[in-house]
Amino acid sequence: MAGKIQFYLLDLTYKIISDKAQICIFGKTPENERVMLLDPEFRPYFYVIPKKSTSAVIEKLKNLKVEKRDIIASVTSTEIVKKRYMGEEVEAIKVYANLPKSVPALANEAKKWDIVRFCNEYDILFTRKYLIDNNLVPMTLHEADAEEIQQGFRISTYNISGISQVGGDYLENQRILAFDIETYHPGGKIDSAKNPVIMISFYSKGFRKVITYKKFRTKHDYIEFVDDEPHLLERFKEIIERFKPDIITGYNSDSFDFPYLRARAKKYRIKLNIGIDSKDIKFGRGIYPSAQINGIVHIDIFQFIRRNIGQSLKTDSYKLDLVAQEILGEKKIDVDIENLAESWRKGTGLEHYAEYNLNDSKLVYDLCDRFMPNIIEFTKLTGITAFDVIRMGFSQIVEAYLLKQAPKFNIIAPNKPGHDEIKQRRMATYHGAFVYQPTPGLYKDIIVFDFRSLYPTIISSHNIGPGTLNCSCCKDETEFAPTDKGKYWFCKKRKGFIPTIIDDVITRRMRIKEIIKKDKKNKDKAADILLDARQYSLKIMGNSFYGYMGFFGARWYSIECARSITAYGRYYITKVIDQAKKEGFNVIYSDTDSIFMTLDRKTRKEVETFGDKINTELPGIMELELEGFFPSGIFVHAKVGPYGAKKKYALLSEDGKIKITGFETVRSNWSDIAKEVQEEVLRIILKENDKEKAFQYVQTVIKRLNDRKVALDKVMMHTKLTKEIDEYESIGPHVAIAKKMQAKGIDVAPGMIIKYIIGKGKGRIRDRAKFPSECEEGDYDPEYYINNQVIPAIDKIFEVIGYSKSEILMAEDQKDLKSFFG
DNA sequence: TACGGGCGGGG
DNA sequence: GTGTACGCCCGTA
Repeated sequence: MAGKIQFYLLDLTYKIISDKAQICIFGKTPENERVMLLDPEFRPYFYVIPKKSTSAVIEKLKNLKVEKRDIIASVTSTEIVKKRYMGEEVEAIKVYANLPKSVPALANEAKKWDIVRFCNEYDILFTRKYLIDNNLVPMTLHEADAEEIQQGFRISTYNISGISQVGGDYLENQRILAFDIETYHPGGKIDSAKNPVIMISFYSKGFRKVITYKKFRTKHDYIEFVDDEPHLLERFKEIIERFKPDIITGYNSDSFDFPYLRARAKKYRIKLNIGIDSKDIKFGRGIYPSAQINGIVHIDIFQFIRRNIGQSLKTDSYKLDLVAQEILGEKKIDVDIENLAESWRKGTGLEHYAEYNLNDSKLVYDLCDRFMPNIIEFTKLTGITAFDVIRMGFSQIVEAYLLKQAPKFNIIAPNKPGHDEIKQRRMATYHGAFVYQPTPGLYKDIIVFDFRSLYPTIISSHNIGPGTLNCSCCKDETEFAPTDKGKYWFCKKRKGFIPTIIDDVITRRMRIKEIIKKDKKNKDKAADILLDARQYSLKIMGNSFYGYMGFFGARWYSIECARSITAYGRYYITKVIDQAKKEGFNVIYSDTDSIFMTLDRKTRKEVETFGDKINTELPGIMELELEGFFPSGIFVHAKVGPYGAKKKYALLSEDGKIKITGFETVRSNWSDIAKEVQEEVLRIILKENDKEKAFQYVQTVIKRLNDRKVALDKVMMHTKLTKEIDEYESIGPHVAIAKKMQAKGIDVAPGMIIKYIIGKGKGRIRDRAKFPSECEEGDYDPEYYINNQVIPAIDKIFEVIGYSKSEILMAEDQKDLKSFFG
């Protein structure tokens, strides 16, 4: 039956059917039917820009054949096109290839020819090209001519042609299914080869379920018992198949839940074929693993939060507990996960773990639900799938957006840099942001101002981009960017590609913010959330262009542009600082786009008036914003690097929270004593405003360490083994301990956390690492814990309130002397 | 100083 | 899958 079909485009891939690539779209109709759509018309291609003779290049291309593994790459046809490339008009050849895989093979060959100037767009994925060229937007409604076919898949399949987006309707009320697994992990060992999955929970709107296979009495009707682990896995599949989610979500499910389930399923020869086309889960390899399911969008919400939301969060750890607390105001259920293995063995207390397991899924569901508008906005902006967009960093998101926009400007995209190019780019440095060094110390009543979107507004108003840089038509212009290195100017006659794009991003965001302001009266909450997500996505996008142009991996890389942007930034911020000083404000610190001043005898009203005055003087859309008031803060000397100084300060906000910026975070593999001291020192200094007390506190800790009165628990180090002992080339302290354990006949394996204590003695740390059970209380090296743990955690703080590292250490000696003589 | 290794999230 | 990749810090050699 031929006719039109409408569907929301969730995801896509391609299949090779009778030696031809066919785009395969997974969609959902407005009637909630899941469908698969095959588009055989789209052909793989790339561009060749000839040096002189186009026809000569075409002749040579026609005969080009390259053998690559199992295929023979060949050119099927060519087409001459007029395009723009890096601000220049060019005549290019659009080269069509027999298969997607052929494209890089052919391009790499043609690149070597003398008569060829450039080869481009051979490294943009086939499916992504399809989305770009057809102007499609995942998660939104599309229409195509369709004919149903029998393909043997378990869902309705159609051959389609003439696909196009229909309006901006996006998939609302998505069926989101959150899940979470619990595993057996004796001794804290995560080992998917040995230890079973023991519980799986699901959560969605109106749906709760925990499956496990050790029976216990329970009041909860959502708990379901199966016979054993294989049945647990089968039930896991069954629930997903029955629920028919559009989106499946987990927390770190790319790296933990799905890989773990895969390992367990493999053991029992169970296929995890939960794709709507009955295909197995696809596991992406590499530094960031991923799990992809055909037709179900897998959102690892941890990935999205870490990459795209992280910057705006106060927490610097992305543990589910902390993230949920900050975003949802909810905590995880308090259980000791270390005891789960024992509970499981004994079969006691499992109901509580089931509640915990379900609650984790609920938190994950709520997080996914909360960020769905943002995710959808990012997909709409970039036109890439939700699966991809949540796994991308900012620069990749910017690039995706530029790649989508480029054809509309008839632009051929620059290539990704190769290894040598990256090496060179990494070496290039440039002068970063302006930093007004604070006088180290404690301050009261701090006011913080910052420029809203400083760099984007600079890019827009000065027309900065690789395509407008040092154009020949404006050679005689006198306005140069205020850089201290190189002479750069930007075209005054023609608006560039990147400035046009960023202008669009900024004005769209301003329009949305205006609507939000007006809507405040209507109190349409749902609409507000969407609008807010939209403006946030645009903000993130806009702010990322500068970093993108300075990023070594960028296609539209331009260090000259990055240099010019920071130069203008320095120019504007110093202007504001001068103005503030003129008005009698005490400026204590400034970095990039923010200015810190103290209130002193001024009133808050005067502060606001100052902000307003500056804003009337700023050009165009540039704006200075009052970030807030802070009762106290401590500032640390900042080291100036190529990208500007790092912010290093801790502020006490009006609601009593301490916000730490830029201090070396005390990491989880540090001892508790170091963490404890850092927190306490900041608390005393900021809340009690008592430097001496903080100093004395550290003295007490050092003394307690020296007197060996600190509990072993607090000096315990823990490091995870990540591979087999024999595979280690260099022997760190944890490896040394693991070797000793092995010698004692204790089973050690990757994933195990090795606990050790640094004992007294000379020589390498690793030779002094001790097995905790060998140690009695006080059996540790005070020197190591003072010098390598406590001092590094707090020396930066004390440095700025007037105590040097040696003073902290000396004082203890003197006291000893005093007590000795006294 | 260069380089190998661990961490992050998950249990 | 038009693949092969993060950024930072610590300790050892």
